[in-house]
Amino acid sequence: MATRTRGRPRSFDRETALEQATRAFWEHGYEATSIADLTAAMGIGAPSLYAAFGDKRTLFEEVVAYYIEHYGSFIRRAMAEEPTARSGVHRVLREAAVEYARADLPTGCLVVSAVTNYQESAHEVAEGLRAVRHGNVRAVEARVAADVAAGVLPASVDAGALARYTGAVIQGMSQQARDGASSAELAAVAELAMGAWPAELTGPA
Amino acid sequence: MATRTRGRPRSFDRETALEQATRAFWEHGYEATSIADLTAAMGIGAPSLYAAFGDKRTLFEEVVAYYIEHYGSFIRRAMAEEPTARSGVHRVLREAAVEYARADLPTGCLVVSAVTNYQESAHEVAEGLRAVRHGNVRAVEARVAADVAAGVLPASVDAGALARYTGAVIQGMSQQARDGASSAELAAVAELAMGAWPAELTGPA
DNA sequence: ACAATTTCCTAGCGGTCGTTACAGAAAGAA
DNA sequence: TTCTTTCTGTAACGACCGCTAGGAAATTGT
Repeated sequence: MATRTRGRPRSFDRETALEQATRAFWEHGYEATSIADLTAAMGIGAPSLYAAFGDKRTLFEEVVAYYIEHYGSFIRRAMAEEPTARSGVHRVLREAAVEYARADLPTGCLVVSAVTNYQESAHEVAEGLRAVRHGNVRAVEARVAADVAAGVLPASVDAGALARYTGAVIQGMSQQARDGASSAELAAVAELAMGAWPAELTGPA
Repeated sequence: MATRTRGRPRSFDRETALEQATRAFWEHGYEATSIADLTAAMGIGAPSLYAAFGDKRTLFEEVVAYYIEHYGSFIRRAMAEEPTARSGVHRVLREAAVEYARADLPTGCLVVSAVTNYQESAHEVAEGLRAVRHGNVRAVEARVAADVAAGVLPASVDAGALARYTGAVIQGMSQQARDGASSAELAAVAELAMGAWPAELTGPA
């Protein structure tokens, strides 16, 4: 590995540049972040950007993957490590309250807010993020349905509605963060939101 | 009134044009709606638009007022007509489920979604909408605090947190609507969301 | 040293942005 | 009619958009 290639070596670290691009898109969204904004944030010229990342849309898709991997991983981890849908979602909301209002990073969630308004040319980019959000809701729905089937949650629970409610709360927390809400305020929202969740059946001892 | 003025009469109805502009901004947001989009939607030329409404930002501010008056009035009405904070918010959420997913209008709420991402030049426009959202949350907070003071809601209720939670749910419902959720799906979210609200104290009858 | 290869910088492409100057058209006032 | 006033359509302004051609610079292979 790391075989030296021929030709002039790249003068910047690709992953560092990707990280800077992620923060730019995260803060201002897809359309409002221009190539000039990106080259300034990444510290490289436009031709270098296009050579290393392709066009703006391709770069953004890579940014989304990078964001999910590096900044959205707490969701996957919480759902994987917690035993039930309820405890998993509870932890996701608690951690989102912290992550969405960190002082050293852009606020809110890139997947939620980066492509809310767009022109026709960005339609497919918007659909991509929509698909990610939809997939997250469906994943929660599957976890809820599994708990219902296992008798952990009452049979009266509507898994789809509960999952969509959870998605709406996360999107709302993201926008509250972008509107300036603190981590403490978001944590209070998260705890309140869990009040809508049905209690788990402790089982027949 | 209706005194005929001198000069060539306007060839379009100002309020109709404002309605069309409202729908354009509602659907695509502030930045993604170009003057060309507006003139096409309004059926007038650019100079007529500028003469009748001022620049893009001024037009948008008038659109926001028009939207609140004509499409956001259900919120004010519900809070004014319902006796308690809880019943008022419950009705707002129920009606929002219908209003945010109407087939004959753009989905979601203009105040929530029209200026989520923006460039520096639109900073003040974004602040304007933020102020509207903040004012709505504060209004709910005041209603909750009043009910706590009147003994309708338990003293343990955090009025600020409950109001912010309600705002987050509305913003989440708006974005769910923009992601394609139906009125029925939003109504289910609304009912679930009310599960987080404390029950009212029926009083020592 | 010299060729081959890859990246970097400058400069500019065509297109769209918000906005406006200008001249012609349509009304009331004299 | 003629003047004044206001609106309308054409056409264009400078600025920025995403993107790229072309040549200089920096490295490896021979």
